[in-house]
Amino acid sequence: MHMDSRLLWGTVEMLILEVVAQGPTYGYEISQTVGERSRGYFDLKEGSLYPALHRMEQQKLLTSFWDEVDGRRRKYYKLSIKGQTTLDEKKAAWKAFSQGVNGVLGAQFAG
Amino acid sequence: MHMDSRLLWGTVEMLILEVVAQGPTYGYEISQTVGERSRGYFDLKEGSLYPALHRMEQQKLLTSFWDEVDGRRRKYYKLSIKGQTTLDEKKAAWKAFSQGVNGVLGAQFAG
DNA sequence: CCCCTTGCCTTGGCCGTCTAGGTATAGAAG
DNA sequence: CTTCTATACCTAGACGGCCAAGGCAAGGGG
Repeated sequence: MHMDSRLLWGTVEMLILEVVAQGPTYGYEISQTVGERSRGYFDLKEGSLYPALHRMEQQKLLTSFWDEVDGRRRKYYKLSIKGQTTLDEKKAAWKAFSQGVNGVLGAQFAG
Repeated sequence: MHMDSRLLWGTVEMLILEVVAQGPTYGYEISQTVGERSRGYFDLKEGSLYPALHRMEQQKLLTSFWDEVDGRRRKYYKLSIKGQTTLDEKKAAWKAFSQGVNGVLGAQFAG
């Protein structure tokens, strides 16, 4: 099949990339933002979040730098060019996937 | 989190249930139907399809009977009441999930 | 006879997610 | 002072659905 079969698992990465695309942010805040923007639907677990961040940094989709605010160390992430490209691809893949599902369901799930 | 975290993996089961809900059908045909209705996007692999069918039959979401057409043995599946309920739940979960994703993306992906 | 299509099945690996745990600081509550 | 919560990072190991790749069998066209 022409779809990325790992798309389903990869949704988390897309969500993280999307949030980071809005501007430099860090793990804890990403988790909060994803929760808020999905109206509480998503609750990114640390066991998914941090491994994903590390994975994506290794793949050079993200770059990172440490900062300290109010005595708290934060690891900030920034989107790379490659990360932006990947995000665009993942969004296109998500669109195709959801259209595929809705096609089978014969439904119109308009956001 | 309140969502079924296995929802992403479970999409395949929802698609199968939806097709079977249209009337008794068998594995090979389900695979074809899903492919057609998603405009070629999905191509259900046998390694996903048959285990899923067996799983769902064991969970009593589906009942089955063998039939022979043109010398070909086919294992037909029928949706049970429980299967219909599960399908409804999965569709609702899918709607919530896709709305959650689209909420984070800030997009309107109207099928 | 060979190959493609139809039609069913299973084994074993992959790998993202989650559970559950750890570390550490700041501030509020007791 | 101690305890609890929120903030903030991390990891090891289990889990389990998906897929690649294989097997079996029958029909029909070349």
